Amino acid sequence: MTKSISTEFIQMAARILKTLGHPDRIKIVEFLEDGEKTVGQIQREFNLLQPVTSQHLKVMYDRDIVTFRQEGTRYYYSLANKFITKILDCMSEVQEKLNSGEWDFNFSTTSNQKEIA
Amino acid sequence: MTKSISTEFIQMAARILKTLGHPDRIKIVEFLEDGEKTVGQIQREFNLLQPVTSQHLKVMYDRDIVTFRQEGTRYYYSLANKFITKILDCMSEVQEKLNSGEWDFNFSTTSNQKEIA
DNA sequence: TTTGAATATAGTAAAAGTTTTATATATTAG
DNA sequence: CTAATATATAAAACTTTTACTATATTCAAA
Repeated sequence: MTKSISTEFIQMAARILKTLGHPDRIKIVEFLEDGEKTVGQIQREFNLLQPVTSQHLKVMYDRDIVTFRQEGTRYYYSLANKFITKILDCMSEVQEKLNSGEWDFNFSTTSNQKEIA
Repeated sequence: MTKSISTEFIQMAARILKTLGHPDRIKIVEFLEDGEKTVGQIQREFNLLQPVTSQHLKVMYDRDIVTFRQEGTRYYYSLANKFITKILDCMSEVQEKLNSGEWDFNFSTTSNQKEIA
């Protein structure tokens, strides 16, 4: 029997993956890898509405993906732990392999291609 | 400017992460890392209802996480691509660091601890 | 050719997540 | 004190998942 991932860890990981499973949030988190950013910076970077930005950040804060420090009226958000960094690393690694042609899985671009086909 | 992850890739990654963001599905995918398995094997391994198992597998099939081959009345499911393997690797790596005490982020176990606190 | 096993599919109600619009709070500048 | 800025919070309308329950399909075997 292989030592497998523990239940509590799976619970935690599921919450994190699920939460990161949103394009805006992946972008935000990737942006934060570069260092802490204010809500306004994030909002402008990706052309998001302010409440949308705040809400993504709140959700990610609640789920231990980001933290923040407040300075006056500004909130500086940053990555909360190294798991997130690892996932980001994992993603860029995969993208590299795809770009270089070393890997090639032809993903459906629409949400349900296989059902339709 | 750092070369960042492309939009299409982000879309794809978001779909995959979101889909993997479910405890059962993480377990299933981890189980499949060991080699192809039938629906029945998966179902029994984790004590899931049959329709639930099938549904998870269908969703993961539609989203390029697993594939299958049919043999008689049995469906053998397996991992669809190396991205999934990478993510699994990433997770076990993180869990190791947590277990060894090298890392320590105290995650909330409930879904909304921070809101309540 | 009926039966049983293995899976898939459909329908549906409840839960969770998302987006938008509106509003509140706090800090700083003047 | 007032206005402007930065951000959070709330409520409503929608959309997507999830979890069940029930039913259909397919193949194999007797």
